[in-house]
Amino acid sequence: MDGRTGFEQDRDCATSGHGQGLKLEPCFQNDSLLPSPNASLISQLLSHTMVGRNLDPTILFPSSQAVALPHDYKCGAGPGEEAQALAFPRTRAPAPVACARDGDQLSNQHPREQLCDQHLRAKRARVESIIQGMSLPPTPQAFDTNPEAAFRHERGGEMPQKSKRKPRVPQQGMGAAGQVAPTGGSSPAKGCRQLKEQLCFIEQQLRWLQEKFYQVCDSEDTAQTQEDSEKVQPLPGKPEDSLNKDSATTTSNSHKAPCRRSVLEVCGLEEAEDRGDMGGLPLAVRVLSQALKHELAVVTSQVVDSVLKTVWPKADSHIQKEQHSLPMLEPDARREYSAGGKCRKPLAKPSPTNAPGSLGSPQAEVLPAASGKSLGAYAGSFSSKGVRKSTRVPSMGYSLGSATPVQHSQLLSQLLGYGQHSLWGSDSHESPSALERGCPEPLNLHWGTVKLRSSIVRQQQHHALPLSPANMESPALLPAGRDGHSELPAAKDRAPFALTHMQEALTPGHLKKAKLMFFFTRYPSSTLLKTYFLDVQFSRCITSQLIKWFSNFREFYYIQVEKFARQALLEGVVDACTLQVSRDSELFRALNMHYNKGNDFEVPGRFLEVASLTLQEFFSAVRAGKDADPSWKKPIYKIISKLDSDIPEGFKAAGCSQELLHS
DNA sequence: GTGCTTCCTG
DNA sequence: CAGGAAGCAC
Repeated sequence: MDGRTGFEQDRDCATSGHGQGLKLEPCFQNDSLLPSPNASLISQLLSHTMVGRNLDPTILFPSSQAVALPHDYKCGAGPGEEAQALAFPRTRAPAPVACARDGDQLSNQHPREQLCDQHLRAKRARVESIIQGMSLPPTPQAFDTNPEAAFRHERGGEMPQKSKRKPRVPQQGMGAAGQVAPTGGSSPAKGCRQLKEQLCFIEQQLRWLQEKFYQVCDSEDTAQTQEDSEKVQPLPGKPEDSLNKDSATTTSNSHKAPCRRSVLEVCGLEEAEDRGDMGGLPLAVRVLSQALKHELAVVTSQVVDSVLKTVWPKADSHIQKEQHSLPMLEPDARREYSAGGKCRKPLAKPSPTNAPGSLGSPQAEVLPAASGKSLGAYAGSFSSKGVRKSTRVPSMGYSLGSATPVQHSQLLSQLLGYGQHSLWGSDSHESPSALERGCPEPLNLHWGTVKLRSSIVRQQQHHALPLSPANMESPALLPAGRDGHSELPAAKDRAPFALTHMQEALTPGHLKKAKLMFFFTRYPSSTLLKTYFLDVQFSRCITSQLIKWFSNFREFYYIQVEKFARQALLEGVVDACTLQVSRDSELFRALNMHYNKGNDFEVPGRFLEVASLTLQEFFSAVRAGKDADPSWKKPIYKIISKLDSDIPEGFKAAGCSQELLHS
């Protein structure tokens, strides 16, 4: 796993109670040194087998965890106690018993058989605990036992800190949670990698179980000798030491190699048993081994399924189809998605796989965007911000809750086709005028494919004449947007462009208008925006989107200016004042291409001045080495924020957005 | 708490 | 360009 994922997960876990911190999933407050509860279960099981055995519990743990223990580790009190508490938190309580140097007293106080029976019962209980733990769904912490994750977490300071923000308080708890958590960025490849890692981890656990099981067997055989001699085994620093080196001195070493091999195959206890290796074990142990084998096999299968389900929803849906189980999405979930979509502007481009022609399965038709972003992401996002409105029907056809699946498909086909041929895509090579001259073939093809739309739609399509951007932008394009009343199309007939009524969603025209406004103002207030987008029904969502647009504009702007400032520095420019942005300069062309793609708007000279000043400020700051400061841009931002100028009144005109698309 | 902003990511 | 996280100011 890359470090970034872990870091991001850590960050998620470390909110300072602000905003989304409330929705945090389990964020263990115990520190990063602690293995997960699952690891503790294993440790409990394994450490319990050590009662009275005088064996070092460290051998029960993968090397990376055992590293946390000092080499002079001593059971109970002593310098190693702290390390022990950290490495084996869940065994802290039983540790005094398990590690007691005078544990032999137990053997002395009780008959051997009774002690053995207690051990077996305890082991059974622990194995059940393991199985329960492994049966849990692959929640983040469920696989946090990954030794590498634990170790990586210990080295939190080495995590790449790409963030330029203030150093955060070291995050703790989640560890490698991101390895399994169904993050939005999950891809099949990533999911497969996670699955592979988890299988490796399971295999490792099996290996450990096997090792310890046979160690117990060996101990059973040799317990008498060990107890008689009362010799303390040397405490190895690593489990491998105890297993590979120390075992060479034990009496049972000769049996281990074949047994391990068999266990790695299928928990190999049965095979070992058949060979008589376990002949000396009590019946309970054999029963335990059988139960363990069975449960581990089942759990492994469950884990595979659950992981696939988590990281590969499509695969899961196929599995579920095959199994005739419940549909992937509950109706409520669908409504959630639909309502959430309200706040999404109709500019979003569909992923290629969501093209109308590729909508194969019913699920895909109903939820075309689900493949791009998980449903959970939508639901969580919108519900957490409280902007979800289930009753209001948005204008741009995103309210699909009341439509039939066929209607969903039709409306989405419209939206998808609309988005695909949006003029404002960054990779679009078509100028508005090119679109205006005639109907681009793709558009015609698209509209031709949408044949099953309602009569309302057909009527509107009929009146939506040249498929010009203005028509595309008009709410008339998406008739079902309102509430499907029959008088609506008639109204549209009279006023095809519907300039007079408020739109509930931002359109490409609004986006272009905002971009042009950026030439005048870089930091518009929400109040100002409301006065210049009079044809928009403002809501918190709309406002946020507009503000976000300008934030994105600024981001691009500053990145470009900084790039050219650094370039000028490299080119040997000495005097910052010589840096002037003209209409011929590369910087201007880059900016103009972004905000005024069709070059159909004359950029105000004031913007050139602002850009020049910005360039000079960046140049001076970089030259002075201020960019070493994480917040070195803030002073520049402050300067530029004061250079906003008035926006021409023409931008307030109703229909301005539409007209801009014609220009 | 909310709004606005930057930073980061996809 | 959108979404989210986080910081900051009110």
